[in-house]
Amino acid sequence: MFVRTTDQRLRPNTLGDLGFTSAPHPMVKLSEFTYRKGKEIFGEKEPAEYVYQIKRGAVRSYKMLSDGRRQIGAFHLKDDIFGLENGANHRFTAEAVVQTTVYLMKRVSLQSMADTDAAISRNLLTMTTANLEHAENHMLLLGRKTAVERVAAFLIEMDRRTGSSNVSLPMSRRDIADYLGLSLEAVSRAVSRLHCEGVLNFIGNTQREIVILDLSKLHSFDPQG
Amino acid sequence: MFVRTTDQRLRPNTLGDLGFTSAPHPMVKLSEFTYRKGKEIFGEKEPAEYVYQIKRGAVRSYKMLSDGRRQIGAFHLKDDIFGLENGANHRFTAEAVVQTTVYLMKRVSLQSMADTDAAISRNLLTMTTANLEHAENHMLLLGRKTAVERVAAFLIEMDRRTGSSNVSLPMSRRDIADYLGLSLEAVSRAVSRLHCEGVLNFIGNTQREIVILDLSKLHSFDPQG
DNA sequence: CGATCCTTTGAAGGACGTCAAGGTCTGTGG
DNA sequence: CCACAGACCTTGACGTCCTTCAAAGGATCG
Repeated sequence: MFVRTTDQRLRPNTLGDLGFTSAPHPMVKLSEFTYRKGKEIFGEKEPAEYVYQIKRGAVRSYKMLSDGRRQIGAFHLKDDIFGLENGANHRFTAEAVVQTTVYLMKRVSLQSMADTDAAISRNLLTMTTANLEHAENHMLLLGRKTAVERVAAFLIEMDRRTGSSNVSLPMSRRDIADYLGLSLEAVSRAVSRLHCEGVLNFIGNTQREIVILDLSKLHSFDPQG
Repeated sequence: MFVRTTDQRLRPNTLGDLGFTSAPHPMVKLSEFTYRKGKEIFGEKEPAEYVYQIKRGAVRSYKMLSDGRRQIGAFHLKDDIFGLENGANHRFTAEAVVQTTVYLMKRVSLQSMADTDAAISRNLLTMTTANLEHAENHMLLLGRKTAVERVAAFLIEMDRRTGSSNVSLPMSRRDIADYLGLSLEAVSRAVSRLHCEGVLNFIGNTQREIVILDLSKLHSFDPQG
């Protein structure tokens, strides 16, 4: 059973003005809030009151079946915007993977801004399209790729998004498994296999710090990545 | 090998004016074209020149890996709009499942209309969001549901979209399999199982015509459908 | 009415899931 | 500083669901 006994989430209570910039990610900093590791930021089907951008940390967005099976739709890293909805409610639950600080703005003010500024409106469409494209690629992964191919694709994605071959994974093997539609053991075995094949290495004494030794060889494990 | 030897696709060469209505699907009829069963309408990564709406027939949109594994991202039925892109190129290949007639409009004219009409712009965002929501639900299906659950969810979707418990499936078992991330045999077995359980029945002498006898029982096979 | 395609069903195999054990690291308190 | 608990990761053994391979029976169409 997955009954939530008490709602321990906190909401910020100060909000100022908000705007967009032409920076890589267009939301301007405003109010911010910090969530401890594992804390829920918003729940599926809850009213979408805020839009979030990550200042520091990482977030997982997921759906869950009634018996507890979980599918993580996306990980959100530094500077990523999440929680943006066109409809009234959130379609995912969002949780902090590690201690995470976010900027946030009210959804309604974003909406009213979009109503008066076509550039913002276009920006919303562009962001939604980016999310759609990610989901489309992920459907191919979930429907048709093997365990090793999925893990390879995941590492390539993390390498690309962090812009570094030294990938620091904030999420656990279980999170990765629920993102890739696998068991955590299958993820562990696939990582081990890639390690044995000389594609990657571990840094330090934890398994969360990975260095990709041979990106092209990693690509060879992911068909049409 | 999946090399396409010749490009036999045809393009319409007449285009008139185009607009939007407030009908369930907002594209107004204009130029139209008919594709024979199995013909490609556009290919992945091709320039997105047109946007399509189905007048009659059905279309599959898919991605394919280099070794031929295929993932169908969506089926498009009567009145559905597909091929709408924000970027320059198509992200899927689209093929006619059966003989299909589509209305079409030039992408650039739609773009210019959106630039001057905020309502159209909102409509584009709404359609993109609908596609995103479908993809998000499909990720959960592909990542975490069993074969019977996937097939049940598929039949529920078809029942909903056709608005009838008498579901006429234009697509083959292989198409369904590639939509659900299964083998065609697994689909066949799951349908047989649902038939034995009294959830559905076949009409006529083909297996493409299905009547759903007990929708609530069908729902019981799909957790959180 | 034969050729082809599609579907079903059975049998065997394999990839991944489940269960279990053991190891490492971290944090906490004695 | 060390003992201990807990969280997390790895690895092995085994089970199972789905895939693959194969065969046979329609259905469709020229």
